[in-house]
Amino acid sequence: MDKHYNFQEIEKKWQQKWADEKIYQVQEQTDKPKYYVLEMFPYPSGNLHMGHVRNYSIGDVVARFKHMQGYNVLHPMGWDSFGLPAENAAIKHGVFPRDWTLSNIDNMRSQLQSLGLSYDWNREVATCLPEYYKWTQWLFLQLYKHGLAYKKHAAVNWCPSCATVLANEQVVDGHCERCDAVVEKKDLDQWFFKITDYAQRLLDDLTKLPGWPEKVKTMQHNWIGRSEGVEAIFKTEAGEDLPVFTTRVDTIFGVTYMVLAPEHPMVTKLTKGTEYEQSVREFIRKVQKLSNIDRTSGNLEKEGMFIGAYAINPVNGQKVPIWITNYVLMDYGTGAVMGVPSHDERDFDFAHKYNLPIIRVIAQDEQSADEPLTEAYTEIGVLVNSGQFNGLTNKPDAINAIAKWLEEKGLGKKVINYRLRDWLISRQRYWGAPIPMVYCEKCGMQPVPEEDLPIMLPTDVEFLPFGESPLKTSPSFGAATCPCCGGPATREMDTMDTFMCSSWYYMRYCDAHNDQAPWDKAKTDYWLSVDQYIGGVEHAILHLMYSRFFTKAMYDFGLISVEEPFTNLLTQGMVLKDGTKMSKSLGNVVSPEEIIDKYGADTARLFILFAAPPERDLEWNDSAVEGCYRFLNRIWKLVLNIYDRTDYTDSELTPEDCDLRRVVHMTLKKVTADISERFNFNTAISAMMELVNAMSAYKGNNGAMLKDAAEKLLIMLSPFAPHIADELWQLTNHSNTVYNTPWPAYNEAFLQQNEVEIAVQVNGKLKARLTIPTGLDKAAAEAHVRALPDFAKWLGDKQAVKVIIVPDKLVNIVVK
RNA sequence: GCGGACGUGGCGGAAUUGGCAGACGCACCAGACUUAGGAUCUGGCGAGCAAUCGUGAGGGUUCAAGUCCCUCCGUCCGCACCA
Repeated sequence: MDKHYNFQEIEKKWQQKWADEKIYQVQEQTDKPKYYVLEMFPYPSGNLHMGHVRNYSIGDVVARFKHMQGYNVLHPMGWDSFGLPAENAAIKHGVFPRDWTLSNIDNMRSQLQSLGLSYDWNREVATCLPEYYKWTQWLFLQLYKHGLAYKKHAAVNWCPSCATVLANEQVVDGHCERCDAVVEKKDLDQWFFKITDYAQRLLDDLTKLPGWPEKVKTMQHNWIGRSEGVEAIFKTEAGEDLPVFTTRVDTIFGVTYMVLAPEHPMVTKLTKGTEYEQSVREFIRKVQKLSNIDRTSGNLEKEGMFIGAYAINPVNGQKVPIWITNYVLMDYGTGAVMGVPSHDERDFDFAHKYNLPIIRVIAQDEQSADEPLTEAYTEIGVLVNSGQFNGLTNKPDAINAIAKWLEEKGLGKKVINYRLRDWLISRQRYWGAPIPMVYCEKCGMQPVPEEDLPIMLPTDVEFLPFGESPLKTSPSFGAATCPCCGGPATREMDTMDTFMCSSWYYMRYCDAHNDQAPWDKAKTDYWLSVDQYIGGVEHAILHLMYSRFFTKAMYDFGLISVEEPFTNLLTQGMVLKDGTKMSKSLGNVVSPEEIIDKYGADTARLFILFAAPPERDLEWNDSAVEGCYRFLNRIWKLVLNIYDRTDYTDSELTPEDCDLRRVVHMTLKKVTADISERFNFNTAISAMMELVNAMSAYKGNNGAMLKDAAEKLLIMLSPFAPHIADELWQLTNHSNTVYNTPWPAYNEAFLQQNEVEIAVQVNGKLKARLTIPTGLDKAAAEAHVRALPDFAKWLGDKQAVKVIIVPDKLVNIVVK
């Protein structure tokens, strides 16, 4: 027998065996509770990084543990495999996106397999394959049929250097994420999903997610940005409606000007043919130029100009000048804002700069109505200079009263605004799922019939660095037949945002090879929701919000039976080196392959789980990795020695035997709790280290006791380091794999000790430690302490006025 | 500016319900074994000669505070003219 811990051989052997015996494949089973563990699937960049290793190691511990606890565990893996990098590789190196992507997948799959993860590879999906994107397109059609997908003209982010459209999330502070060029706006016809229809439900249902981190829920809450207010209809002098949205309708008598977003359609209308036309046009051009970076940055100097027109205030008929500014956004509210300098800080600054009048309409009391303001008054107060509403408390009385009055007169209404915008899903790219729509000259826009799916990506395309979708270079793709009249039609040339593909993959895993439907409802009914989802916090809003929206829409269509996709969410921290994120440019990247080659997957997994709790950032440390390697080597030798020894004399249990047994069961208790209740794998591992220390230090001679300890150690170790656990399991005369061994329960009776060490304190300061029999009552414990030789010394000339006793923990003498 | 998280030895971290601060590991030191040690094993390891002092700083509550309350400082993250 080779007694050396040859991890390379062992890991290869067991990975092969697990795959051959298909031990990780699962079916629906009614006699067991199900448990769905999912880690966010990766983009197949070609190489695994430490962040992946961390993500998947965490998931694997949970999956293996739950399986051993008797759950029917679904633990799948796949590839988020559409996306821009494949297209860039095509432009740069002339490789076809599909070939590039599939070879990356092959490479990353074998890297993942070298980690020994318990995936059911039979359910593997790749979003870029027609078997998958057929159903992405089918789901698009369902959304379209239910009125949740629509097309409109919109301004999108355009990177002139990459010559392509960028998703919002690829724009960082107004710059292109990849090349750092300043992103421009470009007007294009775009497809949107009406996620705003679900704004309220997405917000409300956050309260139904106690298993999500508060941080993520707060971020989504802010992103949705619910705001209750009033839409008040101002009018132009010509009598046209000019509605504004305000949360402060109580200040409407203080309006001294109105501001429009430069893009507001009324601006050109109101200035056409006037002396202002030219200068307004220049102002708009200037604002739009810096709109991307500065307009949303917060430090922007407020600028504006009068456009020569006036608006009529609905509450008092007053005529106020209309301005345009760089700080009003077209896509929030109505793109028009009432200016109340007396009670809004921004308006106050603006009015100051341009000498606009300031009228106070809220004051601490009615007597101070005309006190001059040196800054905007934003506190609670009573209304003044507000006609019939004078004297009302502004919030909520005046707001309600004025809203009601406006509503009765048909001059406004209460509305709820959301910051959340509809989800722009079209991309002028090749490597995505084609949007299944055609355009007929006679019948207009038509959805592709479901039986014609998938609309396949053509291969006769050219990848040129010009920005137009490569799909447009395909001679075969564009021509289609109108499903309505049978006449000639052209295809939609845009593809879908890859976030669409990742919004439903967790449903597809339930029935990955179904070619009749995206999934069989009976199967999603069995598996969904995902019980534990694990991934990076960078998806806190985008992917996680889109998936929630998708789940709700699918629920409404009757396709699934759950309204939330992920019951519990764990957001793992980053893997750092030298205090910063690993990156090629900093040269501080540690490659998983390198570590696996040098120490093995078990060591890599163990280190990454031991170095920090999962939610926190983790600092990579080469010598701490060696420490984990040493730990596995110690176990290797310890366990084999236990089984090699022949000099055992199994007799009555000695106190030493009981001590060891106690440590075993304490460890079992702690490891079980740390995995299932807290996901604190670091403390679970340190508990196992303590057990190994105790086993090494054990001087007794009870073979049964030691073998039981070794057995339980291997079981507990197996979710963390499955290869070495299985190898030792086999070498110690066990059949099968630890994976199919039930997780043992600890025995409460074995945790009992005869004696405990308690703390002896005087006024809360530790004076001594004392060993006494367990379970002593308070009086007896106190007697032990009073009998201590130093007791009189601690008291000095003072009196013991009180004794606090925490049984089996401490005795605290309060002296005065 | 607003919101959130965090701050503990030389380092990563532990202390789960207010009850012995520093578990476990790394690094370091000493010893054993050894031709050798960057292997392995054993022991030590917050500061201080000590009494004592020690969880970012200051205050408070309590018999008792890393943990609860108040004020402040620092680091990180998210949002940032949202009317």
